[in-house]
Amino acid sequence: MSEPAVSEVVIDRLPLYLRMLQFLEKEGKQVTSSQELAKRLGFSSAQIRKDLSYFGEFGKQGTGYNIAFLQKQLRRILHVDQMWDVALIGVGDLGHALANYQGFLEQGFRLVALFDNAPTKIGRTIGSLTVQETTELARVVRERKLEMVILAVPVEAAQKVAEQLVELGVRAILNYAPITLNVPPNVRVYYIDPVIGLQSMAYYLK
Amino acid sequence: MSEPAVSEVVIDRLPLYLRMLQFLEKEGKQVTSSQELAKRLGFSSAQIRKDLSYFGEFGKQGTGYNIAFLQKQLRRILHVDQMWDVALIGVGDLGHALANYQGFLEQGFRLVALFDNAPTKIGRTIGSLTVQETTELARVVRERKLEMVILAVPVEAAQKVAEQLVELGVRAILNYAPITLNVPPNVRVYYIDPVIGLQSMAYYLK
DNA sequence: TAGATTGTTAATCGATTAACAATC
DNA sequence: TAGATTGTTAATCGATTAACAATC
Repeated sequence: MSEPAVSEVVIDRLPLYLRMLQFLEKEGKQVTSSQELAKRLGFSSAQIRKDLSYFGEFGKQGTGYNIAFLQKQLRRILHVDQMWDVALIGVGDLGHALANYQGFLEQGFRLVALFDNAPTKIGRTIGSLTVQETTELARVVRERKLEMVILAVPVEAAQKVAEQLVELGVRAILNYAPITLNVPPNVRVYYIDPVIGLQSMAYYLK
Repeated sequence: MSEPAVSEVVIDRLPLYLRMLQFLEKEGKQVTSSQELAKRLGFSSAQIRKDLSYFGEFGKQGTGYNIAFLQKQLRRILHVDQMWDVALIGVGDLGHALANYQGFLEQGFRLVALFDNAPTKIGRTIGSLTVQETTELARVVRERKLEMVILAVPVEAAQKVAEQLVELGVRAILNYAPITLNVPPNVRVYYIDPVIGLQSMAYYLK
């Protein structure tokens, strides 16, 4: 019962649907519709129905979607109905903030190891985790079979570390360093760069 | 001499081109080609030439693009050939990291004001800036005519603050809160949410 | 000149939307 | 039943790419 091949733009919207469902649930709603989701998310209702239809029939004509049920389905589809262990590499200001962020755990991701190569940081504790030397990285990734890593190292180090991660079999990198990483196509990279965002918005100003 | 209407997907790639040009320049290169950029960025060379062609003719047949010149053109197109003043709202761990980030200034964005409503944070200094009460927000945004804001407040507060910003005439919001903001279409929002990234990558694992 | 690479056109490919039968 | 909303099809819209004349 494997899922069909669905385009990346569709997959990228599913987490937004999931997040909105959680939001509506907190508002006390039990049922929603493609129209409501569309209005709240700024999409068209047809797009939402079509996106969902790639994976099954989750609604009822006339009434819409049961929020709890659709959440469950989306979690299953996205593989976040399980807990993913994640390593965080680079514990500067940003890494520190990420290490303290509670939102990961609630959404299916557990930070299980922190790494940095600065002697002043190694051994320090953030939350329940102790910062380890990057020389320990290979051992930990292998032992814990980590497949996802958050990269928050300085830009000069990012490509090198990424190569090491690829070597170790890591398959998904959440990259905060402002650089396009060169990795094989079977390794996914999601880029987070505030400057890119500000620059593309600046185009529309003036 | 106003620019033509160009699709958003094109605009979103321009900052990546700019960043890669800076990178190549640091490597000591003076000239590049659509092929080289394509290979490094993972796009097709045709796409890069087409994207640039919406704005002018910046290359030379046979030789390619002068890196310094193309950078200059891209900065002009994106309106980052000037310095944009930006306010940062919310100085928790993440806001603190952003306030200390040097990358903004290098790329055309200057943080000029920090806001938070927690009494323990107000008055504290980060870099050269002092954290102000959010009651000061309206005055500062108006006085300095701020059009761009970075939002790093807790998710519960984000929509309310966004509405205030819209009211004040802010036209671009870099939003770190994990929520789809409801703002008028003339206000741009760029979303940064690590969980969304991890969830969409998780789909491809297993 | 020979080789390389641009800018652009036309074709292809893919994503979005309008519309509606099915049905709750 | 009447009203509402789904799931899906076909049409539309838009983005990407292949190919090549122009030309450095």
